[in-house]
Amino acid sequence: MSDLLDRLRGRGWRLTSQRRVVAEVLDGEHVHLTADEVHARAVDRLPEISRATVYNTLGEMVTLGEVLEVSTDGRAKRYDPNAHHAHQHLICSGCGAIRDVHPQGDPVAALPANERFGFVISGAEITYRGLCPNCR
Amino acid sequence: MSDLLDRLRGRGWRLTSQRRVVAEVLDGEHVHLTADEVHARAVDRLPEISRATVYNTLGEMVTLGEVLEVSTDGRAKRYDPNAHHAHQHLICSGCGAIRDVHPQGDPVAALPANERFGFVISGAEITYRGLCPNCR
DNA sequence: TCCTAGCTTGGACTTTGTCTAAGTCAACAC
DNA sequence: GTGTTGACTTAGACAAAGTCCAAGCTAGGA
Repeated sequence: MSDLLDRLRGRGWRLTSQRRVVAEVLDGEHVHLTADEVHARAVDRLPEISRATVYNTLGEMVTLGEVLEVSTDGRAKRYDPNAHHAHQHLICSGCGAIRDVHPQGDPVAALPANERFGFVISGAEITYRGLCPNCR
Repeated sequence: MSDLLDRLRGRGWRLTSQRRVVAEVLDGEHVHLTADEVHARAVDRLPEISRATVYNTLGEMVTLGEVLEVSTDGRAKRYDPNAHHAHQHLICSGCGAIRDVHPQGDPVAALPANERFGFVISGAEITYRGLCPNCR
């Protein structure tokens, strides 16, 4: 995760212990934590860290494009550190497990000109839903 | 919208004035109102209708498959009465306007077997993002 | 070592949604 | 038309997720 911290520092961030801890918590593959989960894990490492700081830090990482915000169910947003590799999400309707997936083709290309209503399209997010092996 | 009311009645619903008003508010094309917006418009027609009833009625319509729930931004859910025609959504990053769109091809088919992690896929939702003609 | 802009904190506040107990009423039977 | 009953509605309390603010703290440059 030091590359994330290095990138943040390169962008002029002050490298505080709070930000370091949030970045560490978000390290890994198939990580999709809610802000509250990030806070809970951050508290394990730095007991005095506040909720507001976790929200601020996550928001800043999203603004910088280092972390993706994923809204899967209209409840809490989830934060995905895998921002530098294009991917979509597959969610289990039973237990809520989330996997990163890589469909073939470009979804934007599948939208015909006469279905664009004059919009300039910037991207597309796909959420696949199904049942995972444990929930079947 | 009387067909929606007829379908609901056919499912054993008691046809109250509150439910009638919620169904009327949801009538139309490219309708994607939040629960609060539905409530505000329902109050115009039936001043004493409560928030709880609007939430209950929308939830029941979703359960029956007559209305779709759309989570576009992690904030309030939106309710889409166009449940009987498969479609996806195109959202303006500037003003939040939402259009129903119909991309070509089947997104589920674009997900290779080795990217399914043993899940049984039931469907896919695509959210296109861009800027509408007014926001460009 | 000092300074200061930027960061963090706790708590109040907002938004969105759920729950409950008590009262109301649509639809059926007669 | 009237009575009955269980489904429906209501107001308000509550909960979850997130934002905002004033006051204090501190990383990193001078």
